[in-house]
Amino acid sequence: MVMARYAVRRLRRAELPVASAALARYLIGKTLVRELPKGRILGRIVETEAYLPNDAACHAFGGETRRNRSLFLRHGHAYVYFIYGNHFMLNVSAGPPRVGAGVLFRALEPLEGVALMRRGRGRVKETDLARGPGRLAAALRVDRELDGLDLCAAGPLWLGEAVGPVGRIGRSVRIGIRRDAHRRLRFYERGSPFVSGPKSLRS
DNA sequence: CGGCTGATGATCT
DNA sequence: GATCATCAGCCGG
Repeated sequence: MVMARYAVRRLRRAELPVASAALARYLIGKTLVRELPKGRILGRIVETEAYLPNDAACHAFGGETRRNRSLFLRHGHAYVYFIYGNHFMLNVSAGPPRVGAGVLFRALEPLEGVALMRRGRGRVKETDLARGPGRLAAALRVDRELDGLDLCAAGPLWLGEAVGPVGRIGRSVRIGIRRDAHRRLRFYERGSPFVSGPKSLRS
């Protein structure tokens, strides 16, 4: 089977909302493109979470450290960290320079390079390939080497325009956090089978 | 489906 | 030593 190759234009930084909640919502339906020696992976963003300045759940809360410094870059840069001894999380920085905020990529709808996304992983349903932030990073082969990368520039990972129509966007509390857990800063495409979380947070 | 649990390591106190 | 923006595997209904 011949996989269609999408002609996707890279998003310019000036197109991205600066504030993290607005950015998180804006990114639903947009695309992430991963360029690897073996080929290209392209996925449609279906779930994000915003982390704000003065948000106790944000890694930047409490100031800049070696780990979180990418969150303080101008909006549009990758922030990658390792957690639970197993998983990388991919974020994009939000806010102006020196303000620590970001958006977590939680789920993708695989559009291109599906075989590449599967490599080195067991039997995984296509709907589960990038469903959840850990699986998303695994599917895109994201690790700390990409931390600090400009996602608005040509390179190994960048943000692309939307492919096809965007469904209705839902909003909910964030998943898996304890601090400031009541804030409704998670955004997702309603009804998509590629969205993570309990069923009650997918409709 | 939902609920539970162990794995596993970087970071910070 | 505790915490952690998770996941796969297992169990019961």
